[in-house]
Amino acid sequence: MDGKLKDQYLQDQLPIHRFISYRVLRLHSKLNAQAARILKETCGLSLAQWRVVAVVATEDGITPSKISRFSQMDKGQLSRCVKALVDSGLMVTRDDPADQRIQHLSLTAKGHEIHERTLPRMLNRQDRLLLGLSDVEREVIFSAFDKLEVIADAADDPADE
Amino acid sequence: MDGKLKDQYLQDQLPIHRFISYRVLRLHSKLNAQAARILKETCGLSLAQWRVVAVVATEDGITPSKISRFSQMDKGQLSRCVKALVDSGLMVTRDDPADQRIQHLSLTAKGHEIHERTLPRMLNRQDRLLLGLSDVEREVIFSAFDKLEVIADAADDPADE
DNA sequence: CTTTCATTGTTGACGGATCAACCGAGCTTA
DNA sequence: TAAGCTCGGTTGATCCGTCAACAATGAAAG
Repeated sequence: MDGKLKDQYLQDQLPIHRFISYRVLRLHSKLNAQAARILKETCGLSLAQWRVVAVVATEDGITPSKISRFSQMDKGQLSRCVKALVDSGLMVTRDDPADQRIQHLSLTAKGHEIHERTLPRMLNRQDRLLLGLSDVEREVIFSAFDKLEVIADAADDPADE
Repeated sequence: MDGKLKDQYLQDQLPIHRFISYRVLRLHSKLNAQAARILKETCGLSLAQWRVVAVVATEDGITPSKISRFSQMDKGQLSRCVKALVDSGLMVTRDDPADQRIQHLSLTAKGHEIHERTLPRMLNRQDRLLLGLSDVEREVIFSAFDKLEVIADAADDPADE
């Protein structure tokens, strides 16, 4: 008789609730919102900007194209991230002596400071997420992600069998 | 010595690769792109529009607010989806006799036709995703999603301990 | 040397998601 | 009935991610 409760049953029974891509979408938007909340409080960076900072912090001198290649971030998005980070004084670009197309990225002192201040909170969050899972879930989830990514990248077979 | 290969090692070793939210982001964008590809070929709907069609097909007469409540879709996004679907003749709205705020949604004949044409391809895709996983992975992944969603919704503890 | 092609990074355009302000309708309480 | 509240839905602003076009540079092939 309760409307809200009935909606809950509905949620569990609707076929959509077992759709992987729907569940991934929901999880993604929640994780995203949580990370954005933390970053806003801590350093004011967007999630994409934070990822660039984190990568450059562990691989000093890396180039945007390498970041784009292994992290599958969009070139354009990356370019804008770098621009914003340089403008706010967290990052500097250094030209390559041998190839004028290439930029090498490094954090400034301010960039390192912000990275070191922010990383613990992000690791803490990561730990909370992982500790919330059982051992099996923690083991399995990454391999499942790998497999799903491969399938999602594969061509969609046009025939229905 | 090979640049591409070295990038691959880099990908696996960087800490970011084990970050859950990063992996969910990547998986999400791939699943999204795949679904958008299929929908574009099949019926020209956006993913959000397709979800609304799928829900209304199984729950005729459902209202936007109910959809929003259980699927956690944004009210505004839903309103625009419904408008687009009505404009293209796939859906009709029916007023509630007792409460003039409420709209009940139903598919038109054309809407049902498109739903029945599209659903098999989407289910096929879903099957391919699930069959790519091992039994354990398939069992575990949904419970892991549930737990992660709860943690992501929880307040972020401000203290670093 | 010159032509052609691949790579690096920048930019503009577009669609999608999110947030907040808002309106109209119903309910509640005095 | 009037005041204040909640609820359903619409709209606009803004941000983010994606895609395509482009300029500049370098490498390869003739």
